[in-house]
Amino acid sequence: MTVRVRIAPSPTGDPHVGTAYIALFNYVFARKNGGQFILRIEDTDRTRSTLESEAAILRALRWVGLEWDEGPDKGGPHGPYRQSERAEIYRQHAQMLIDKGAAYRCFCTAERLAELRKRQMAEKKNLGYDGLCRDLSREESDKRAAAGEPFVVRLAMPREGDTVFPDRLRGEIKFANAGVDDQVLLKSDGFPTYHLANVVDDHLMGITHVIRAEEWISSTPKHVVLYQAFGWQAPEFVHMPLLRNKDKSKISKRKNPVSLDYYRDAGILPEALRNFLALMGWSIAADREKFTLQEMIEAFDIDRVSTGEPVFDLVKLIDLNGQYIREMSEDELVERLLSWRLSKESFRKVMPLVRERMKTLSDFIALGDFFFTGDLDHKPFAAAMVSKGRTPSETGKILQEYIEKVDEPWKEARRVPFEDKALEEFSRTFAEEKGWKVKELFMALRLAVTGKSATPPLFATMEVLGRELTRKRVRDAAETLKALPPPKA
RNA sequence: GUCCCCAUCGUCCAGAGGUCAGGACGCUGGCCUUUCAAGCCGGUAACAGGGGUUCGAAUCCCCUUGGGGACACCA
Repeated sequence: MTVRVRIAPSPTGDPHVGTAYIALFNYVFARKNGGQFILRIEDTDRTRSTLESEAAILRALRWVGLEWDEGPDKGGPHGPYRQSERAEIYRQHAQMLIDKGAAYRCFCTAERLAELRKRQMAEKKNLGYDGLCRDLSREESDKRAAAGEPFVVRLAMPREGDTVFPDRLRGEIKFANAGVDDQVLLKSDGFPTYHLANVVDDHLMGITHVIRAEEWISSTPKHVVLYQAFGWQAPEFVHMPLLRNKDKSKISKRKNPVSLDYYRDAGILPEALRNFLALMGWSIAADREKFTLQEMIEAFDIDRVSTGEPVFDLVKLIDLNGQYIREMSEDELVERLLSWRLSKESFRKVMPLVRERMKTLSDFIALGDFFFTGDLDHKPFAAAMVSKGRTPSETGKILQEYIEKVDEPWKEARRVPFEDKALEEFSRTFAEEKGWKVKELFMALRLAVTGKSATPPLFATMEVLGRELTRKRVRDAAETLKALPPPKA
């Protein structure tokens, strides 16, 4: 049987470094074994999935150099590769499960479930569905469904016994069935949840090895029970360790730049990022850490992946990146710089912003240097970000809140578009809501983003700089401010 | 809280019963150098604790502790 693996991102946000991490190991495993690497888009959450996000993920995965053999944009023998286009398949499979008695319709309202949950919390009981609709007769269930009453389909999890499955890296993992919830498989909008879609697709697409993050271990028994109910052979499971923040918690936007676009914009080379990601759980040799993708494929052994809890450390990534830069040819470096941000297109974007302030051509660089740098060191001018009457810590707090809000749903349930006018409108409203003078907030922001107090118009600048670099700079500024001693009274 | 996973320098990774516990980043001392990097040489620093098993445990087993993840009509 030929090895087939997949990466199955959900297009609900920025292309995540964790996606690249898991994709890398899947890719290498496939190549090592002469198998296929499939890209499948898990967009069954219709309220959060967007095409923009999907496109960004595809672009970013290609940027790190992990090309897939089958996927939504290039097709393949097992398509479609976008789950939203496979809704009918899942519906049929849910029906099969109902017919086999392995799943049942649940007519409980959101209100009842909320109340149930509240009661369980109050009584400190285990959370989970109480199985009310599980005992409905088939006749009644059919009748209510036919009458148009909304329902979901739930997995009828066995109530006794254990579900045991082998994990390639961890050995046998055992769960008592009694502790596993009757998971929703098909939502009331007719779309499947991850659990159903993932099992059905992995089977239909001939996936032999599921290499995914550790966070999925606790829902694996549900998947195993589904494979059994369908009478299918389950794939082999390989749960990779989770990337961590410095404090060992699961890597997150709040504590780490998590978007692949950040790394690209900050000047990290894709081969260095790949290499670094590979180091998170695998090594080519005891005394060696720099290697190419090809070398990794040749030497890779999935059983030698470590199960520790790797902390994603920017400092080491940057060092590795420097090694790559120093070792490439001069011509190659020039090409890289040109295709990075020293391009005609990016000069074209920056130029209108600095042109009015230019008196000589050489002013271009002096006036716009911050468009071409990565992170900023805010310490030297941190005090300047603090307006009269404000404290460093409250300035830090407002900046942090600001940059977090920029990423949250705003108008039309979308986050603030990273575009001049939208940013300005949002920012003015934000300042007003927080009781800050526009001037106070904008100057703090200006210094945070550019490191200067005299710059081109702020929001146009942010637009050109881009969301990722801007977010990191504002966040770093906030950190610096918070670490500042309070002003003497 | 319940269930599950994990545990070697501050961080990443070596170590597959017998090693002075190794490499890298960081930090640090020195050399080189007009400076800063880079480079080179050196230093710092770890087997969480307790029980077993064994002639012998970082390596195997158990317990404790610690950390993490999951407990949605999100993935």
